[in-house]
Amino acid sequence: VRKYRQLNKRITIKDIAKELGVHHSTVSRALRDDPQVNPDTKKKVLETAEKKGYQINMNALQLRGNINNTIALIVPNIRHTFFTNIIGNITNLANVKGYVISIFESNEKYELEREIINTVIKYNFSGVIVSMAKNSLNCGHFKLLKDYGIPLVFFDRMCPDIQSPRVLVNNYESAFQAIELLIGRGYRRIAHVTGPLHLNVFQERQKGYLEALAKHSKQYQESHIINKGFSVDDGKKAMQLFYEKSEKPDAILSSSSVLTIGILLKAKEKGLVIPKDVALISFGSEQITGLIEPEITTIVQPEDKIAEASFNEMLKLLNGQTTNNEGFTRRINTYVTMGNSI
Amino acid sequence: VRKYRQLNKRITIKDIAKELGVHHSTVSRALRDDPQVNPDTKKKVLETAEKKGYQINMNALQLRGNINNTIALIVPNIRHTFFTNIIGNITNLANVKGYVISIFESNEKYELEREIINTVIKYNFSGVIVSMAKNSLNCGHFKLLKDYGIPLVFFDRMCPDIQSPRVLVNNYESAFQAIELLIGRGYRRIAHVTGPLHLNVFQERQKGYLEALAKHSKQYQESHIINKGFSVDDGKKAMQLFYEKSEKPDAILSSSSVLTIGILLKAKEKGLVIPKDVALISFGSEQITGLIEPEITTIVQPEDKIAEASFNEMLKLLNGQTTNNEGFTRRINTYVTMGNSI
DNA sequence: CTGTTAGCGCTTTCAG
DNA sequence: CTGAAAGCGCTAACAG
Repeated sequence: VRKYRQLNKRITIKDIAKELGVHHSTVSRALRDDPQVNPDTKKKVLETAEKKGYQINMNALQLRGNINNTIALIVPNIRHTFFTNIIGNITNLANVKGYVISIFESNEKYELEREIINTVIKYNFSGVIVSMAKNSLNCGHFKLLKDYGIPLVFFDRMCPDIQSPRVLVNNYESAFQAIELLIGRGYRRIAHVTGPLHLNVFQERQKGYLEALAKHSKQYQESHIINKGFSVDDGKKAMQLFYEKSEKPDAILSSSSVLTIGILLKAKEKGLVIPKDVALISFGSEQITGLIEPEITTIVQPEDKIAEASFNEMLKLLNGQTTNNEGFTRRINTYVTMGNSI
Repeated sequence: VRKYRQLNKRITIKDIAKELGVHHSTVSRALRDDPQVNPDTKKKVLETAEKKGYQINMNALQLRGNINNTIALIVPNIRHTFFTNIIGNITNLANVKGYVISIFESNEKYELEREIINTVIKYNFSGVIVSMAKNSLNCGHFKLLKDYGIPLVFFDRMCPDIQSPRVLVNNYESAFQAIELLIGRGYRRIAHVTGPLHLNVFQERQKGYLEALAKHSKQYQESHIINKGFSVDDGKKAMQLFYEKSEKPDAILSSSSVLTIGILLKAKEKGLVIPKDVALISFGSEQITGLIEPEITTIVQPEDKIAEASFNEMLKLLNGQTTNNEGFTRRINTYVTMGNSI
């Protein structure tokens, strides 16, 4: 473990105490506006603190057992628009309430996620908001968090065997309704491009897809389930595969906005016109309308609401209004922005 | 100051010591792989620590004066693609090297930025990477950081009176060359939409714009300088204003990608065809080519390189390879991606 | 109203 | 090789 570079000495309550000829406990009291302190003393202490640029040392506080205001936010992929927006929204909410957010990226890896959890414990973070890594089939590291009594909230992707608040979108209904929307518009051969089914988001969407097809007695059923990452290239490949089959889809539901980009690029490459040759509806974020061609009909996951709900659940845990042992789920509704892609 | 919710007791070296019947200082040594410790003892300690899920308490370490691995990253606006990408890149680099990044948003406000600096000091962050808020004309809070000996690196937007490493793009040359590019293509009335000139980025770009015009003896010179935020609406307004003048521009340089969106939307609203009616070149990020219509010719600020350079400068400061008193500037070169907007 | 004391968890002398 | 003791900055209980 390295030592400090030579820091200019930190100003402590003892420095202030010495300057004023009082005891440092008096300074401590004055700074915390203890009513017992003589107003004159208090005034002098505050002035001196201000003059010297005193800042309390949170490490000392924390060591004594006072809680801090730091929350760890763990996301699988920091570049993904969805997570970027979540980060932005949560950071804002937190900063306003005086909380400090640290961002960690698991890179979809179990090992990294476990390491991050260890770091979180080492640094005494007050709480953890997490969207689980794709490769985290084992959830033991989250149990460790609970051993240390650190509040935990899942959003979007959750671990089914951990009892903690979960903020999820209504994946099943959203997919179901999207398929019905396509069927209503006359599409008959609807395909689904999606991620691995061990993740709740994709499982629920796939279920919605299948059950909507079943309800309307549709025979055609073609899911391309991507297990290893969800890259633009994976979207391209899925599209390629669909078009190598004898029966080609006339509409596609994409469960990831990154995959959608691949689908669009491959469609362009193949000279397919959307929605004439193939329709497309995609899970994703609100777009800047009017600039992207074609405008994609999007099942919007409202990141602001997800962020707010997640942060609020965390606040409740931190304030002891709920306990960490409640495994309830809050569902955030999606909405559809109509483009010209279906 | 609130107290802990009832935490499950944290495992400490004393717990391990008690279980093994040794002194906690021995445990401490064993955990740090001190060669003086008896291999048997060491083995037992490590096993017990593992079994109990021991994690070191960084607060205790920090209180003793050991440095931690936390870096604060302060950005003016977390939703801006540029900053989002910087955040992503720096977080990645940091996580790999075992550093923890906390994100703060100043919301372009001086007061908030000052508050953040105070928080950074309170929490003993090891370093600060910052892009300055628009409203921070006063730089006293950054001086406070130096009083506390906390390493500071500026990127993109810097405070001229603070001597710290700065990572900036070659704004002047980029703007200059963009204008020459437009002139080379035959454009004669080139306008500039930009932000407040007290920020180095916009000042340098405006200088490049003006000097390129002067070099080629162009009379037309129309800058719309936006002082209060750089919203989509501001971009629209700028466009509106240009088109209310008698002499309308035939090309525009936009110094912000957000403004560019406004410009595009207003152009669409007015039925202006790009680049036939007006050409457009914009500072911004790498786009997903092939999907946005028209594809904007973009002066790309390579966020990955900026992030890497900033983080590396921070590492150097943390490792004492440079001192915080060197106010040198590292310039990162932009490059142009050709679209069909000029 | 203020000072004294102890202790949070850890490392680091200094003694054995 | 290991234990004892001190101390990082702060607060809280206790004693004046």
